[in-house]
Amino acid sequence: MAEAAKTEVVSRSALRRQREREQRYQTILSSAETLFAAKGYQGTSMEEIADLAEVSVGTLYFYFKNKEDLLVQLLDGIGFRIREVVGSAFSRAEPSLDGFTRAGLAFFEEFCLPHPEKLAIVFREAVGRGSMVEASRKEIFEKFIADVLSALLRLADKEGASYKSRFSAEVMAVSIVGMYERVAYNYLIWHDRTDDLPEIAENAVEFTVGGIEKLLAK
Amino acid sequence: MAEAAKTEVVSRSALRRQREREQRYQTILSSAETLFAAKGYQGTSMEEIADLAEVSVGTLYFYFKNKEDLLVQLLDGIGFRIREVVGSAFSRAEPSLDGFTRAGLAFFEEFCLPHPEKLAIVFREAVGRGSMVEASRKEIFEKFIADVLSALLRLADKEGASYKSRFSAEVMAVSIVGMYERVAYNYLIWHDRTDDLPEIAENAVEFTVGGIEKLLAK
Amino acid sequence: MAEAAKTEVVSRSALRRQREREQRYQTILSSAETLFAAKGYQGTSMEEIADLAEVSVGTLYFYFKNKEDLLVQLLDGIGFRIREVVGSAFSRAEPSLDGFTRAGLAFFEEFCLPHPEKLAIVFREAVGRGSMVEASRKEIFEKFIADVLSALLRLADKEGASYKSRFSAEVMAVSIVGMYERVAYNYLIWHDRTDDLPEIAENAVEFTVGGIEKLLAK
Amino acid sequence: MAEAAKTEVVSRSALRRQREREQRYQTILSSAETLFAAKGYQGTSMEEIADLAEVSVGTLYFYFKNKEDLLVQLLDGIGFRIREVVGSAFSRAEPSLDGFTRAGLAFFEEFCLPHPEKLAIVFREAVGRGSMVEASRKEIFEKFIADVLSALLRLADKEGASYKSRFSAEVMAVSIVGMYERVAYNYLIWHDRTDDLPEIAENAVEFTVGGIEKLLAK
DNA sequence: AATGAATGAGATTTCATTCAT
DNA sequence: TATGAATGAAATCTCATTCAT
Repeated sequence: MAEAAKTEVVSRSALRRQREREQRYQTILSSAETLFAAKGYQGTSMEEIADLAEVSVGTLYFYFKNKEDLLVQLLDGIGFRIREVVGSAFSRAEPSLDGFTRAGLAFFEEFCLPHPEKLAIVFREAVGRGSMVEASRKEIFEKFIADVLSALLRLADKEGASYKSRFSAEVMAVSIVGMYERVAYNYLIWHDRTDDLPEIAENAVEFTVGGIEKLLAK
Repeated sequence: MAEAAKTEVVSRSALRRQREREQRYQTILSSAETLFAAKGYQGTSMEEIADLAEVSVGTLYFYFKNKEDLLVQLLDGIGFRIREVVGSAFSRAEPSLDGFTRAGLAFFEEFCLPHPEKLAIVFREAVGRGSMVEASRKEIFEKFIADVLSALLRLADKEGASYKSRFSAEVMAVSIVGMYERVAYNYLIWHDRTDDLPEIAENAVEFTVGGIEKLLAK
Repeated sequence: MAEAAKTEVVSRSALRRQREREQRYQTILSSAETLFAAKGYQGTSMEEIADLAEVSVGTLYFYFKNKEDLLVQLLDGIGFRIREVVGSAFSRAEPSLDGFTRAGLAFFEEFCLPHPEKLAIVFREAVGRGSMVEASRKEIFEKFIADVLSALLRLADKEGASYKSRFSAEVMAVSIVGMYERVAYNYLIWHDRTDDLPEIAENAVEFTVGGIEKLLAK
Repeated sequence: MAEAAKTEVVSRSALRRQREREQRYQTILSSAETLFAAKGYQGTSMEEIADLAEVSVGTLYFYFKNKEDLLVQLLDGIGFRIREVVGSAFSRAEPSLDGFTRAGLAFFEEFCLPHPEKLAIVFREAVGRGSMVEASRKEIFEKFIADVLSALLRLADKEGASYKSRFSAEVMAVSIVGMYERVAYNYLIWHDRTDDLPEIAENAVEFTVGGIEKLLAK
């Protein structure tokens, strides 16, 4: 019984530690996100991140291998988020142009609009930072593209149609992702047209749909 | 007569100097381009650029204010090149969907295919490098977008049609540029699919045309 | 009890750290002083200072913002020292010409003679080095002058006399400081007349006294 | 006759060249003076001097061995000027305290007031710049001191008196120069009290006279 | 686990000086 | 004589990373 009690206590404090650890990890990541988006990856020093997260520099290196690793993990988190919000919208969407439309709008309204810093990280700060980061960034794009691609394939399947050329579907997926990326960057990072975004998104998505119809050989 | 001869000589040597200056400027720029594309902007030191250009480090600073300025000038040159090759294709194109197609193909085949390093500079190395660079990069995009936009407007004009919403044309221009950007990056930088590029380009362009038709309200 | 012991240990090591920090700070300052006096401010590189202080260059920048800051802090320390030795002699002196004499001699014998490097720093190395340094140097002079001035005023007060013109006292204070400065510089830096200094100082001080009497309108 | 004429011509153009050379030399010196006083010796680049003098950098090195030499020559010119204006006033003065007074006032009113830049050069910019410059600066002071000293000796001689100690005269000369230096620097460089200078000078000079009387053992 | 002082390699930049024309 | 492009040594400073406590 005494044993059990002790175990209980140990395990309770172990749990608390575990929780604190996870929390600290998140605090650091979110501090880094804020600073990277505001002052740039290069422009942010490890010390600044530590300060904002209210930990010491040494602690940063307990949770992350190095600065690049911090960015990679940040990126992975953002990639997860994109899929959660958008990718799933694509994959869950009933295979129809309507489903496509809804998924596209979700990207703009549910991801870009509430998270402009994440946008800045993936599309600006993580670009051109060495191989690890580029690999992680590439993976985000590839998964996004794969989600769109699979939606396109299911769409054709359901319509009993096929695409004009062997590359059509893939190229379309890549194109759609590129479109979304630049539209978001242009209207949220370069020009703050937050208010117009819904209408802008609609146009972008409809443009997409037009392209798909064009390459769908019934 | 002796005077004239002397003047002649002076002017001749002055001309040669002028020529050498221009040449050296270009040599430095092209060395920087090569290295930035291969090893990244940060990964390339001024000394390496000097070595490749076969000049001293000091000379670099005689021609360029600092490293950032070197990148900005490089970027400006590339921007000029894009407009020359592509922008003009858009603006010269007869205002028709066919003209659009040809201009789009020109981007892929006449700019991206022969200049993958320039692609890497604009779309990767120049991203997230401080305000001067970002401004220059933004300008390249804005001009590209403006060229596409004006082509879209002339097209509608000629067809006697208009676009569905007040933002349609602009959003389409931004979308098209984003599409082209990522398609090129994906198939030339991330995956070397040089051989497939013509077919890929055709699909991308046709997708574009479909989108335009969709938003063109006759 | 274990807790208390632990706290004890922590606090003890914290104290030691604090002490080491202060010590290192002083070591760096004194290394810089030695080198600046011997080889000049410009002639001394940060690396040389680091070597002499047996720390790394990075450590220099941990303790001082930059090279100028190092000089400024050095200067501040010297200024403090001058006041300690001399300024206080002036202000503590009974308000009499005799007190003046003793304070003047203290400057030469207790500050200049034992610290020729400090002399070289304030009167040679810190001259003409940008605004921060000049400001710090100016402050040293102003305080020195203020000390002399206040002594002069107290002297007149006690004697029930006043000075000939509204500027007399201030100009005398400035003059005295200038005299002392150049006499010290001339006989310790330019010509090593260490042995004659006591006699030299006496003459200088008596000259001062003559000047004061002259401007004192009883 | 033709020979003579030719010689004539040659010699005339040689004279003109000589004149132009001298003029250019002065232009460069005066440009350097302006810039050194305004931006500091270190803060001024050879290129800036060349620009202001409207010659090329190469030309600078035709007239001066190097940057230090430029400062040394500048200094020599200023030293010459000081003696011309002040030194001579001391040496020409009838050997009397009145002569002393007039010479002292001349320093402030005829040298310092009209040439604050020269003041800044000798007393600030030329301080702590390596051995050549220090030697030149030392020479200026030594000559100034020597002039004052000889006036002091003639004064005692005429009065049939002597100075209290073997060092008195020399120390007084050094003191006087130091006083004048700091008074000028304080009231013209640190605080602009141009308007009060005459009154300030009078006080300083009278202070001097008091000191001399004190050490003069009749 | 956490701390933060210390490290030191490395990069950019400056600028006095040279020299071919 | 004059020019000004080219040089390159030298110096400052940054900051990611380490490690003793």
